[in-house]
Amino acid sequence: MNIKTHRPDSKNQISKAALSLFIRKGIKATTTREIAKKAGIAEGTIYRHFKSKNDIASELFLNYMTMFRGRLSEAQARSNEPRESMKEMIYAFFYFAKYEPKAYNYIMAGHYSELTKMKNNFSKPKDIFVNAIKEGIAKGDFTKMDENLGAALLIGMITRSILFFNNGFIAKEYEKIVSDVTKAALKVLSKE
Amino acid sequence: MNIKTHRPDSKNQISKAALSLFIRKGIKATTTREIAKKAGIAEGTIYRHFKSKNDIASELFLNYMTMFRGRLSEAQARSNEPRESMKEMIYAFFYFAKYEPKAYNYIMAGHYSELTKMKNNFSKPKDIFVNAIKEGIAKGDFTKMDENLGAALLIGMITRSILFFNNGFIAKEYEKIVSDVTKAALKVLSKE
Amino acid sequence: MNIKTHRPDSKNQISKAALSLFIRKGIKATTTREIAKKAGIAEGTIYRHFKSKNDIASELFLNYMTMFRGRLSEAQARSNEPRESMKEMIYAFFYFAKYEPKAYNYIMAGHYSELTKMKNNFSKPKDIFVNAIKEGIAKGDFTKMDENLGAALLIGMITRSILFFNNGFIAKEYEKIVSDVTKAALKVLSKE
Amino acid sequence: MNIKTHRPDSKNQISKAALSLFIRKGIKATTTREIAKKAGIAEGTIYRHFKSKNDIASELFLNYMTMFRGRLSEAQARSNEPRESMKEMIYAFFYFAKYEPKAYNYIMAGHYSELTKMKNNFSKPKDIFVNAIKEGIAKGDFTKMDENLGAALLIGMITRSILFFNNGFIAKEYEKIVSDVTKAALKVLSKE
DNA sequence: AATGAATGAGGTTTCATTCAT
DNA sequence: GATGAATGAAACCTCATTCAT
Repeated sequence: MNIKTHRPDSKNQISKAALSLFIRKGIKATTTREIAKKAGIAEGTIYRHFKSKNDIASELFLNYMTMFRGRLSEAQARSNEPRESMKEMIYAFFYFAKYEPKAYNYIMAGHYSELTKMKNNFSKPKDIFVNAIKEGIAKGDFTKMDENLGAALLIGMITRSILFFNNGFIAKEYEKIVSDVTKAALKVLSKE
Repeated sequence: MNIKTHRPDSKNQISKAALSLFIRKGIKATTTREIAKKAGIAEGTIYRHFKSKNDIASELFLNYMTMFRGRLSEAQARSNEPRESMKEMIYAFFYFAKYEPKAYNYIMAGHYSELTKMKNNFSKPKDIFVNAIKEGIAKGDFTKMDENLGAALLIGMITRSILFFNNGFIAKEYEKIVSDVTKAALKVLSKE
Repeated sequence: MNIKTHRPDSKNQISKAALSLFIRKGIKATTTREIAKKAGIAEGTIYRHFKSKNDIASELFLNYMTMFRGRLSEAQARSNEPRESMKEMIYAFFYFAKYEPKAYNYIMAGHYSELTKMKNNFSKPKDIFVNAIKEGIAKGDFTKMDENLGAALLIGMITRSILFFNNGFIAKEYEKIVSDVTKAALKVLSKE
Repeated sequence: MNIKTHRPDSKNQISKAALSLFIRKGIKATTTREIAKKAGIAEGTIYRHFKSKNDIASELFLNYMTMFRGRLSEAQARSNEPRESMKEMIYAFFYFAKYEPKAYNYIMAGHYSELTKMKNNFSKPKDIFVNAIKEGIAKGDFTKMDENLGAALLIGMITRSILFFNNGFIAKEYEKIVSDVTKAALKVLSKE
């Protein structure tokens, strides 16, 4: 043993291992020993790449949250028409959950909130929904409503549907669910 | 000093203290020392009433989940008319959250899922929604849809609205939110 | 094993064990494991009595420094005559070193200065010497000199003599050394 | 980047960096990482020049102790007259402390004593004082006294004065202090 | 029932040293 | 000679649980 190869992707291995474990067990309940074992490196190596276990959790959260917000923003910008724009956002939400399942689950599980610092000082995905709804109302395409409540309704529908799907509660194609949720969302936003 | 009086409510004090702490910090991050201090008893006393720290968490979850399911069942039973029945359920949901905030938050935070055992082997509140929707569709009052997806949509709307309200994102009266969410829910369930 | 007796003097055992080790090896180089072993308790027990290893070091320093200052103050107060008063102080210094050797060595080794905090914010024994010298000069019993330099000279003579004695460099009776150092000290302070 | 130039003074950089840090924090509390950073070299490079961290400490101690002893010896040799010779030694002591402050502080702090080995097996500066005093007594220039106690008195006066000066306790010119301490030393050694 | 000091396994982190490059 | 990522032993400390009182 005692092989000290240069493993240029150690940091990445640690991140990946930690992510899985954080999702499954939470940050506190995940040990550095587990992370190291899963990453195939020594425990001490973690600390050449991160200041602390919580630092891994923070970095993961920041990266994935930024990524997620980016996807939603791009989606929104894809159309000027409020209904189209909203469809794109819902679609982006669902497909982020599908193709980046770990990132999605980590963000949604909210385990990062176990961290002492970094509670609310970051711009939230919900704000993109809030703006989109506000615009839609201003353009007369959506019914008048509190835009924050509107965001709550849409995000609630989307996330809970994804959760139910992932838990195997809904025996439908993913595409069908996406389109059904989209329809329901637009129904909620529609005048009349 | 060193008074060892019979404190008939020790168990209750422990439960209450643990609940607050579990909600705020999670089960793992809450120490028995903290629970004892908050409950005003000695650490050892916890083990007169509970087998382990996790045992407190399990018991809390079981009790509150039973209570919550009871409220929803009662609400559903209050009417035979699907739309009325659903209104009652939504109302009951919101008012459970309002008047039993700790119980509600504990259930929703899902901290209990940190516990190794006891994952999915209990009947869920969502099943009450599923049944109510199935009945409404059968009676021709609700539009045809996958009842599990329907439940996801409704529960998502409700829980996320409560969350946003509790986080101060929605500057509206609670009653107004309840009625708006109810309206949106029925819109989603309505034919046409 | 697993005997959890009530050991009412655990804290004292820990203090004593830590003191010896701190003197011999320094604070940093002393491990909690060593302290626990020497004290005959479990490592974890240390933390029921002290916040940290450094906390032990701080408490020891505070206690012994207070004790030492007290001895010097008492000695000084024993006479109004500057030369007599000074004799008492030197005597007290030497006998503190003799009868509280660990306390003395701990204070003198200055290992406590390894501690991040608590550097200079405590009243020092040297100030008692400074005052005694100032008074002696004012009363015309001692030759004019900077009182701080005077304190340095006296304290230097005393401490270095004790050190040489403890290292076995001086093959004389302790009493003889005390009286010789006292004579030298008064010679330094004397007019002419 | 990643320049691997021949840095002929790496060893010197390491020594200098280590010295500062050892004085400030002690040997144990100084990390090789800190030394490397301060020296501007890589951690691994330390081991091209030294067997271990303690090896740096030992080498420093040996070098500086030799240097210090040399200065004292030279000073002593500068005169055959005991009082003159002693004046030179005291002067050399003070000016070593002034012009090689790091070397002086390292020797005096006694951090080297943290090292497991190398305790007492080297010839000490105090022996030079001991010899000088013995000679002075033999020549009838100094009062009869234990020469080791005499050395303790002189060295104590000198070192404690320097310490007080460096701590800012004595608001006098360095030269004045040197001459005052010299006077006091000779007073102690003088017959009558 | 109640206490709380003690336990000890196990957690996070540090750091001198190694070695492939 | 130089590098610096990797190692792993060992450090400090935490905390659920036990048990003599």
